[in-house]
Amino acid sequence: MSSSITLHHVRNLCAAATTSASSSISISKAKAKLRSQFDPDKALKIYSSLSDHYTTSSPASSRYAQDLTVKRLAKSGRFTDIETLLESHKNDPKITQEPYLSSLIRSYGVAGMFDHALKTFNQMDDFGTPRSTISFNALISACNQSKRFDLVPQLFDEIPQSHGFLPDKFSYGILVKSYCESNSPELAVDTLKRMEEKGIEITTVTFTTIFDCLYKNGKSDEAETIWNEMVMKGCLPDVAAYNVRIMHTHNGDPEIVKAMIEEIINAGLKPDSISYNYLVNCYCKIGKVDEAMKVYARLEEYGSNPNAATYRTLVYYLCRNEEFEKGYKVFKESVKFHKIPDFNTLKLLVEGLMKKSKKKEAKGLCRTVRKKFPNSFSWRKVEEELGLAAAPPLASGEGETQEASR
DNA sequence: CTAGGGTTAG
Repeated sequence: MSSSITLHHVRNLCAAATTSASSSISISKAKAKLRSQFDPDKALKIYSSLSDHYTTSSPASSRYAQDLTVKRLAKSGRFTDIETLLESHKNDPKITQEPYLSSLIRSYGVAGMFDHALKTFNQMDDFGTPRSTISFNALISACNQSKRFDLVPQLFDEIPQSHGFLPDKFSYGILVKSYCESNSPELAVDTLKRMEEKGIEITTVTFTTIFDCLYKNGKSDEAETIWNEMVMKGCLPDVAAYNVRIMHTHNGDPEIVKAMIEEIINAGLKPDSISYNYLVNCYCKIGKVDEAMKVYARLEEYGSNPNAATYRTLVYYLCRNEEFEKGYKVFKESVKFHKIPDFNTLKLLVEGLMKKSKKKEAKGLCRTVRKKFPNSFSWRKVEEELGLAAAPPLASGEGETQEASR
């Protein structure tokens, strides 16, 4: 392995971030850990322990792990660390492979660091990396991610022409998205005509981008026109397309959501957790938490899984209903699947449990939550106010050691 | 080997 300065820096960064030596772990394990790890230092540690497997594991997985790590770092404003991490990858021999380099461009986009994305794109000549739509699409996608929507049409006109390749259906999809994001649905619709003229396939994804944008801009009739156009062209809606339609048309009525879920099933597709969450949400909001719980109980039978939002919604409304024991049961399930609700919902639950003298349950909850917010003084305060502060007060790094050992 | 849908309470 190369021992360049930048790699060395990354290693130091990782070492400083951890209390124990990092060990190699599998990519699927790393992904699961990264999803639930909101501490950027720990995310970096997990990611670095997996870098050794970068070559042997699937590129899609490592890209996902890289994006998650970068997202965590970006959220904490650690842009220098992102730069160190991503720049170190430029010493990899794979940098001459366009997909590998493109993943760096994409990651800079995820971090909102468009200037670095562009710099990386321009460095391709130095690295001797061949150019095609792959890196171009990564670049304009990074543009969208960094909210530089105006730049996309400009780059779209300049880059393919000057480098001698043609934009593909993905490039056009990203262009359409940029128009939608700058609230110019009419320019997005115009692009469809342009695509037809050039014989570029208009996919379900592109249609979905547009009618979502039309709905968001209050143009429901036009959105439905685009939906019909999509179907007429034999371009079949998928679950994501249906979910967009559910989102903009349910109007708080669970019966509408149910009907559309039926429609998805009748179309031979399987509704996903997003589809069912609309149903759970609608029931909760009109005060029918028991109906929401019935949907939750049958999710497995439907071939779907609850996600973090499902748990949060259910626990929140069960608490509002003063059904704290049921809330605790749902909370336990959320723990089992590493999808525990947010701070405020947990606070509501633990306070309710104490109000109902369910001290054992309250303590159990605290044990778990301390692991999620190991150094949170606000959670400690919640525990203290309820007389549940079992652990000794946080001394020099003690909380973190405890957390890491579990 | 890329682009689209939600993060839902107050």
